[in-house]
Amino acid sequence: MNFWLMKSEPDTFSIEDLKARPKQREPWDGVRNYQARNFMRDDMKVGDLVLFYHSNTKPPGIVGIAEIVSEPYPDPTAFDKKSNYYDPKSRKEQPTWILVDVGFKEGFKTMVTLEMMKEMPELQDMRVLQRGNRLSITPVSSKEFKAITKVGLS
DNA sequence: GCCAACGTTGGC
DNA sequence: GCCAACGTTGGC
Repeated sequence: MNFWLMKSEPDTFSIEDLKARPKQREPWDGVRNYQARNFMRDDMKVGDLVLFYHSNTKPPGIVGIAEIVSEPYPDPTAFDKKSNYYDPKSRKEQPTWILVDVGFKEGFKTMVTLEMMKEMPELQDMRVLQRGNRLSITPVSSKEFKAITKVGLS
């Protein structure tokens, strides 16, 4: 099993929004970065666990755990002219943008803020802590996942 | 609101 | 294929 960190701006889509969905699951649409797409398309498996990260908030940080609940499939918003994520270059016969569905798993009792993460020795190699990293989806090691959930769930 | 970092675009 | 210009992300 693999572990991931997925960022979302809570003004757009928060973990509370995910929890409030009827089936507590949601297509992770709108990713328009090739590296992030490749992670979803090539490396994610149903059952992988996800650290749900709120970005552009005060403070930013991880607020809970989600789960990959679908195989990869084409992102429908890329074909929707009315969507902010519309991409005229993506063809239905050969879709450029791929997503997976994400399901709610568990909210943290304690938010693990970016500031806290920077202080944790286990996390010093974590992608999201590296300078200038803007990728919205990054792999997480099981060691990192454990360290973060230990703090978040207590 | 600022701005560094990074990805993408497009002229040449 | 290079690279300047531009747009976006996201912490601060």
